[in-house]
Amino acid sequence: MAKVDTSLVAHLPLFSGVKPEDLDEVLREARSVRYPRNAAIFEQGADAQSFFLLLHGHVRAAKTTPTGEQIVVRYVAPGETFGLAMAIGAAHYPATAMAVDDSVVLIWPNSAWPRLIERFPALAANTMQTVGKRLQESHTRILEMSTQQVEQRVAHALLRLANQSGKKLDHGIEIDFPISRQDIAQMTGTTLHTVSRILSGWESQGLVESGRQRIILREPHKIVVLAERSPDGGAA
Amino acid sequence: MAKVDTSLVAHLPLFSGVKPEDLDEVLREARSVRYPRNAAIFEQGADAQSFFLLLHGHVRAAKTTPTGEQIVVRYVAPGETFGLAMAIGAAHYPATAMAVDDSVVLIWPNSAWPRLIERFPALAANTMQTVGKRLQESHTRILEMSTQQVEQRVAHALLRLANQSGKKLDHGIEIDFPISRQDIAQMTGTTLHTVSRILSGWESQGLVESGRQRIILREPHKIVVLAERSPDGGAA
DNA sequence: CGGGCAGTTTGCGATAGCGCAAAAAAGCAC
DNA sequence: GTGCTTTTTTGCGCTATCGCAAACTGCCCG
Repeated sequence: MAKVDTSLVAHLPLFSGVKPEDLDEVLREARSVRYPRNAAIFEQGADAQSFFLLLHGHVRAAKTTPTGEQIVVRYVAPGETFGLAMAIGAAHYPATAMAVDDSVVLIWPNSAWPRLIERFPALAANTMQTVGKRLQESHTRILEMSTQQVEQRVAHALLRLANQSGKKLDHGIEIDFPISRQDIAQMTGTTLHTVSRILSGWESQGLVESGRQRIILREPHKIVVLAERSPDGGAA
Repeated sequence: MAKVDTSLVAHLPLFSGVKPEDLDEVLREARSVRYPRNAAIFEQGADAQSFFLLLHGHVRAAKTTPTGEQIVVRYVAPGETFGLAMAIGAAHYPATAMAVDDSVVLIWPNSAWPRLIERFPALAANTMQTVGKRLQESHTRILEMSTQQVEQRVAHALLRLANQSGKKLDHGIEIDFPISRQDIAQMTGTTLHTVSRILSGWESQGLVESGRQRIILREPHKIVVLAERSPDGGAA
């Protein structure tokens, strides 16, 4: 088990309010594990035995229906926690987590949680905020799915990804991990065909440049306009 | 400010782990307020100054888009908390709460929260579980909106309402508060017209009996079948 | 270097559900 | 009871989006 440099994680929201000199005490209980691209970290329905903090890479959390359809719950960016089943009182993971890129993850056993939050109450408070924020994001997503058309939802999804995991380029923003049309469809509640058509359209207008599991927003500002325009509005 | 009988709330999930004899100390900080039907309790975007526990009645939490469209986030049943903006670190209420029935609500000032959770850590843990459960429900809702057709989503919504706030009848279950077609549309991401058509259809098959803001599930079991059947399946 | 596979594009017909409009019904106020 | 408001019902055309099928492309593997 490699030792993790406290200075690398001290600034994370999870540890805000924890004194840097105490951080080692928290990290000591975790182990660091590397997952290669496409490796499963945990499966939906499995006993929740650990909780996680992503250090490097990107992780996709997805939920599967009994009939096998999937939705992407979210993409986890470095510095974010995931698999918090223990904290929210779930005995099993409600989703599947998989590394979409080579990733490094800190893993705590659930058994460490009660002790940690007793010793560092800020951890509990920070986690509460995180979960609360995710709840609000979920509600926003439901609102969008209820009131917007597919093109707007795709625009929003890409903008969020760009915001969370965008790599700035000379001209545009590239989403910094492999993501397919299918993935975007599963984030927005549509089909990969429809996503492909939309991106093709945007590409021919120069708004994006994209290829196999790769998307660059060339005109983020114009995509913002797309995302916000009302169902009928605009294109005369 | 009327005194609240501790025995009435002692069994609520919120207070699990709090000793009954300590409960009075928690309740002392709250005031009890009655809201008549259709009264607003708080508005989306307003400064979050309090958090709430519903004692009697029913409350509708709804989110509004900039363009005025609404979705119902959830219906609050007696014994449930709502308006937890403080706990999740939000400065403003992310939704509007309104009494759909004459309701009685316990109200704590946000300023009491830090003290309460310090004194009774179980409150924080219970709230975390509650928020976590709501997050999971949100994800389930997103999954349904992504993968199911409207009729199935309406079936699921009604079954949940029946489960949460159903009054058992000789033959069937009645949803125990006024709810319109529009409300159901806003819970399922469709239009009141479509909901009306669906309920009309069900009514003619004897599955439900409904009227103005009133729905009785006459054949809950058959509605379960509807909710679960695959898009194509069944009706020959 | 030649498959072969996973991911993408595109055409085309089908349709679920929307949106508008108008009428019917159910409460409620006076 | 009468009139008014709110909610519900229903008809009808429209279209955004799906679903299937097929072709295309860039890549990884051997």
